[in-house]
Amino acid sequence: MMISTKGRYALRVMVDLAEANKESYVPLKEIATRQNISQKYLESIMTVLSKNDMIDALHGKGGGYRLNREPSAYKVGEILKITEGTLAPVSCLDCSSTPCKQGAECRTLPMWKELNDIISNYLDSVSLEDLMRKQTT
Amino acid sequence: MMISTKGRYALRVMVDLAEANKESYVPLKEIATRQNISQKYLESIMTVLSKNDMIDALHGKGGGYRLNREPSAYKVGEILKITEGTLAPVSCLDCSSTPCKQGAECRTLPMWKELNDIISNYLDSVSLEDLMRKQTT
DNA sequence: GCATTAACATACCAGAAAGGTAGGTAATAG
DNA sequence: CTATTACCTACCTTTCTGGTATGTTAATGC
Repeated sequence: MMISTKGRYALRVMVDLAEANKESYVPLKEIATRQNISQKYLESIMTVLSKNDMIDALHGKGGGYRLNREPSAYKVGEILKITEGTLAPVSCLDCSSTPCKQGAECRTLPMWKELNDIISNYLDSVSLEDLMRKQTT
Repeated sequence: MMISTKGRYALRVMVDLAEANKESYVPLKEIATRQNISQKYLESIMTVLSKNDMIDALHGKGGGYRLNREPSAYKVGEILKITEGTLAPVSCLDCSSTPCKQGAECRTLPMWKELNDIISNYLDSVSLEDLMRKQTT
């Protein structure tokens, strides 16, 4: 399991915001009930998104969150990388962890790298706008 | 992080066995020291591989493990699925977990399915034989 | 048939991560 | 000043990871 609820919820929320009126701020409460996510848990996710400048936040009455770009300008990979920390399928490829000392003669590393590229390329090719249309029926 | 040490070790061990003499049994001890993996931990991995008929095991002196097919007949995806349980990038796609009730109108599910297919297709396209050649240098 | 080698079985365990919950503080509108 | 809403800090429970420990069973060499 590569993607936890954090990343999945973040994506759903971003689509939710993309489908809302672009100008107005949407309070967290609304998003939480609509998406059926615990309010308190969602808070921590929104903070991360806001701090990484993915969304605008406004305090107080009439406040809430809104996108600060066009939906087409958000790539799924970007959102997931921010909320998940990394998208690497194995820790060997996670830049933040200590590199494997046997990396040079590892028989499997090249394959992991290729897998990593395939995943990244796909996720960076899908935008929020694409998700708005897509739907199983 | 989708793939844990269990799956990664399993792969490395399978390549190790593929590079050994096809006919003779290789004792766990040898593999463990060569691959720099804790003997006791490796035991649990080998048992899983053996139970799923990926390798032959032989008790007693002169015993150990060996492949029971040609290296080209092992797909990386197969080995990882057995040791990891699932390769699904999100729990929504894990057959063993309870399906999401909002699946039908989920905006992100189609994308997860596509990602899952991409990953599976790639991992099933790589064989142990391919890994024997591949190496960074 | 007995010691040695090696796989198999079972139980446990510490640390980290996942997935939250609780309570309080700061900013904004009316 | 009050209601609303985002933000901050701390904690908590359950599950997963990555093992360790202690045996038991099977095959072999002598």
